[in-house]
Amino acid sequence: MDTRRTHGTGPDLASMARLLADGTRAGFCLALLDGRAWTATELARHVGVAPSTATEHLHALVGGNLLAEERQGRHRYVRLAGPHVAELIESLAAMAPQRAPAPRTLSAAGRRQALAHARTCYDHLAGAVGVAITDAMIERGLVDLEHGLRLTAEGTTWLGDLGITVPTGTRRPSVRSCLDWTERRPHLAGAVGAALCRHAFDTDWITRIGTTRAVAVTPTGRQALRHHLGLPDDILAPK
Amino acid sequence: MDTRRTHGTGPDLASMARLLADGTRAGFCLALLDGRAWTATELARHVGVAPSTATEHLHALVGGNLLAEERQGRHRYVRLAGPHVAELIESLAAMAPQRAPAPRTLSAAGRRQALAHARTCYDHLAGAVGVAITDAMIERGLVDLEHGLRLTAEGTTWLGDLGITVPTGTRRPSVRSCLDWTERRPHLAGAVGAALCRHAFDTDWITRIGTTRAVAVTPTGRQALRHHLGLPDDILAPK
DNA sequence: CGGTCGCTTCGGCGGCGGCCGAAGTGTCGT
DNA sequence: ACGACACTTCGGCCGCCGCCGAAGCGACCG
Repeated sequence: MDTRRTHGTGPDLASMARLLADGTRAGFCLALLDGRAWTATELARHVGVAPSTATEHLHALVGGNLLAEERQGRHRYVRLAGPHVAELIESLAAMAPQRAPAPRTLSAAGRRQALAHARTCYDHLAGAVGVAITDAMIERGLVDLEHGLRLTAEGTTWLGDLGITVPTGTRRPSVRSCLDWTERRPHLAGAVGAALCRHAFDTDWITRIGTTRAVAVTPTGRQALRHHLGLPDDILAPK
Repeated sequence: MDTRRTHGTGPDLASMARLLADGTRAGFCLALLDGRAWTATELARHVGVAPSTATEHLHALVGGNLLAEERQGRHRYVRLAGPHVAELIESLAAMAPQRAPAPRTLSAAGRRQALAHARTCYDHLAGAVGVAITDAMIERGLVDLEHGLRLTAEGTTWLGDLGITVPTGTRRPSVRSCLDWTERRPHLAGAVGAALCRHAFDTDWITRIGTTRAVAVTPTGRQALRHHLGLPDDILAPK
């Protein structure tokens, strides 16, 4: 190997970046941003490569500790190795140029619109709805961004009223700002963002649209979000 | 271009990652992490490529908005395009494997040791000293990490006593955690981290060692850090 | 006003790496 | 036990991209 040029010391930045520098591997990671585990062939079909090609890419990604794998019978499930990977991909995506939209078909345009409206971003909510929730929480003093985003005392009790206890003492920051790549505005992530999203699924405020990252706000959810955060219905309606 | 495979929508993650996926470009970025502006030939010499090669790489990095350039006479100065780029590179470096240390020469080993001890990381302090300062600030209640890292009221007045006013209302988080790649532990970054580092240079607590990222704590600095943060001398001594 | 220096452009070379298809291994159903 | 299926390995092809040296351009210096 050419060790002459890669002089001396420091982290091997390039080898890590190279893992994301391929369209196919990047497509895998973007898909896995939904926080769920995918099988190898699902990913292969999703980006349109042969299964053998997918295997090689997954080897690289798992070997680089970007993905975690779990074998079940004849299936190989992979998911992002952790929140830190999701955050890395998000910050990379936030400063990447948007790709040519080119939604040729009607269904593709609709799919894109559904994603822009409300979707999961790893383990929390994003899209217009995610941003609106965050804005409302700031406006009501549940979080503030005076010195970086943080949860206020009011926010803690507000979450408690919903039955969400704030995890404390963990290494993961309880609240973190995540830059949305459709809205280009920050929204609530971190442990609290994840807990809130989980709660929204559990209490049927939102449901997944098919098997995609897109979610829909249910009538129950509309009422709850109006009641708890004063969100107007027109933001929550899917069109 | 092959637009068949790069289906549809979303950010072009791969094109952004590709900018950092080359050893030479990564070397440029790691060098620029010192926060200063370098000329094209300085960078070329630093990583050991021909000037013409450096030109091409710089074109790519500037075009991708990772670097900002400034022309002065026959010189082309480049620097990181902003804190967000530094943060991206840091988070990438934090999860990248350490490269084979292989410090063949004595001077290389010494250089590495100096970097591990105290250095600038874009615009704030890192290394053992940077981590120690952060730890002491946490211990003294100047910052807390209850719900993410944040500055306390005591911290604000402490900074005020040093003559540092906390920038407020800016988009940049005033305090942020940055993961050190030698210590593998978080240390103080963000606007406050930058202001503190600047203050340390201005009041001669620290000085640069030659033209590298490494810094040395002066006798003045040792006394000040003992007085203000209770840091013991043995942490601050360079060996 | 010539010489030097920093940077740029261009052509050509070489290697790395992503792609596939064919063949092999293990697991699950029937 | 047998086929179907998910995944893996291997060989070979091809295109991209990073590298350099030669030559050109503009800025600075005597």
